[in-house]
Amino acid sequence: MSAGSNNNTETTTSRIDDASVTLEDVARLTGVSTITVSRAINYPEKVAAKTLEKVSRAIKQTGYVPNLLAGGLASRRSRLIAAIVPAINNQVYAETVQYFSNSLKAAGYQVLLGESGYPRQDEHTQLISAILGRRPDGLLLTGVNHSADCRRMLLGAKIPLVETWDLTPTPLDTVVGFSHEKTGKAVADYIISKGFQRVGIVTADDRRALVRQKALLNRLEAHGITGTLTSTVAPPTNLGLGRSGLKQLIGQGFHEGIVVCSSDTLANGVMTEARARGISIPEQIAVIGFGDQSFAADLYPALTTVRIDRPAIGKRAAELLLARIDGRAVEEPVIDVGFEIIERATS
Amino acid sequence: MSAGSNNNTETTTSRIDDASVTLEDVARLTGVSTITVSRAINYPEKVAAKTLEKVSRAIKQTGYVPNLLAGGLASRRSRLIAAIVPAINNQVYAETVQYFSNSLKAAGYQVLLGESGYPRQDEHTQLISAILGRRPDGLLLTGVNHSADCRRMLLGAKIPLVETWDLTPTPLDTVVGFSHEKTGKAVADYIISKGFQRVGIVTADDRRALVRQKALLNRLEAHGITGTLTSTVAPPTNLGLGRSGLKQLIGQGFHEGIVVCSSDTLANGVMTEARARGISIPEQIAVIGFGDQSFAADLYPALTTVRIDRPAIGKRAAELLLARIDGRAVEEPVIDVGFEIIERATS
DNA sequence: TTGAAAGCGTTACCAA
DNA sequence: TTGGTAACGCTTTCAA
Repeated sequence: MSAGSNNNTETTTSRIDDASVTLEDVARLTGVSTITVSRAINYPEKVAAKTLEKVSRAIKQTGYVPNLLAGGLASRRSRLIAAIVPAINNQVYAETVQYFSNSLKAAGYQVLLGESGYPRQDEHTQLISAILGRRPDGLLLTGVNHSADCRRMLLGAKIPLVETWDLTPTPLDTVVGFSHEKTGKAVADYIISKGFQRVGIVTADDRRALVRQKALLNRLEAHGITGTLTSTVAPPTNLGLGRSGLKQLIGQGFHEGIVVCSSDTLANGVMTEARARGISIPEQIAVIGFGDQSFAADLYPALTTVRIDRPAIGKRAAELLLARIDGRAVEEPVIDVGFEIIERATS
Repeated sequence: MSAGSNNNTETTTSRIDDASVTLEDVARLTGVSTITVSRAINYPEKVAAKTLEKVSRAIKQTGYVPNLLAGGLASRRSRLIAAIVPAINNQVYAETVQYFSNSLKAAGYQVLLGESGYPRQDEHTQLISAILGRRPDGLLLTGVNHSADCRRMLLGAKIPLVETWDLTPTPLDTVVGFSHEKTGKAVADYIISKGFQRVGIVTADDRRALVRQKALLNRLEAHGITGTLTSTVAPPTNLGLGRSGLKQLIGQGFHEGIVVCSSDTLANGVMTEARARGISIPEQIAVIGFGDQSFAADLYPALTTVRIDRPAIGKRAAELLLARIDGRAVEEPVIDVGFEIIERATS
């Protein structure tokens, strides 16, 4: 191995500074039983002050680190909560996880992160299996669309579940998110109210993004706005894809109006391309993004966007899970955090 | 609980679709011993084809998911590798973790992520303790500076360690990174070679960033370039901090030359502010970033930067750990992945 | 307030 | 190729 040799000589004497210090070692050193040490750690209020102090000293002296594998096995509580997101790399999900993680840390839980990528199905059964093997006490999912196999596995685990970033009347367990269809319609209404006649779309080929764009198109057409051009790009999105998206729209004849993007990243790419071409924003081409990513406004003050309350999603998902784990009643298993169109100088 | 009731009725009959399917259930259903099922899963080549098939069927039928907590406890191998980074949110670390994680997935390991934030010491003992409690088979650290307490704990765990994003001749175990001092000097040489006379610095108040800027300043002064102005901002950095950084430099009298930034994010902020003020880039003010973040070049083609090979850091860190875990000899425990100055139209 | 004994679900070790 | 038995390090349950 590394970092020191690992020879377990069979000395039963104090193994100070040894890697495999156990509860028993601490107990022996303290002169109490193992269960007392366990209590001192997990329920200090149930142990006499004097004992507690002696135990603490022994723990410090030996450098004891409780084995959570053993603890989890014995108690059937791993104190681990898993989160499956499409990409850690994606600012938007990273932030949700961060709030989620912080809310759980306070309650003594660690988060095990799983990356699903952007596959056809929203998760891989293999990933779910690997995660469930760790026996998490709860699980956060991104999206509400799961294959039959995945549903079966998730339900079979019999642990609290929370689906996020979308909404459904029939969640696996609980859900906290918003309606993608509603955001699509709201963006359409915004466009109509501003009097735009020509609309372009640059969207990621992502299930939820496509739902938004479809709702947008339907409503636009219902209001007589037709001929909307669309450029679809493969996730994960980046600025370059936004630039090429606008290029493509322009190639198709788009030269004025408003461009709707499925993420602020794409929107920034579109604006960068527009600027490079000397197109004035928002006068000639206005742009509306999605997500309200932190960097977006600093870069292009003229970017209107759909704000999603990521802290709320993370925090409320954590709350739901914790309530379920503690066996507390959950008043409402379906939480709509809504959204908000943030208008910035689209004149 | 949720997602189905959890009443363990004491029927010893097949518990198909029950949450707590164990190796024993599968064994009973197959008509073999538990250890045979265990082998079928972990060492399929050591089991007769017929047995294997029967076991597979039983596993499928019961929806058995191996309990990795129990497995880890018994085998003393958790198949978990931990990574401690300052912030998941930071593109640069997220990417490193992604490559690290993918390299390990192939070997059957999962990554447990820990966020240290940007504290005085590079990690918290509490975080390390929580992580070591899961008994990871290896651990990735960001940076090489650890408090005495942290060093003690890390070494005490007696597991393979890899420090990253920096270099030291005396690693805790292994290290893969680059010299921040050298990058500082290299940037100074670049500036000198380009003939810049006035230099501004916008840097995060981060240990490694400060090492770079100090090396930069020393070399600049050694070459007669003095009066360098510095604006220091608190991490995590964002575009807004970059903008205010340039504002501050300008307030101090900086109006032409080159601005050195401790991250591409800051650099983009500086360039955005410059553009907003009608300052031409790179003619009036050139900018040099750090990290070579993917979005940087798309946004401002004129941004010169220091490229850090994040895939290499992630992959090689994974390789080192896997070698150590397997007991393979590691030819060189100190890996310098170097860096490269990417010049983009700084004329 | 403390302790003894019996697991938790798996794998290591040694036999057959 | 398969199995019995004894851990792994902790917590639960019941008793004192």
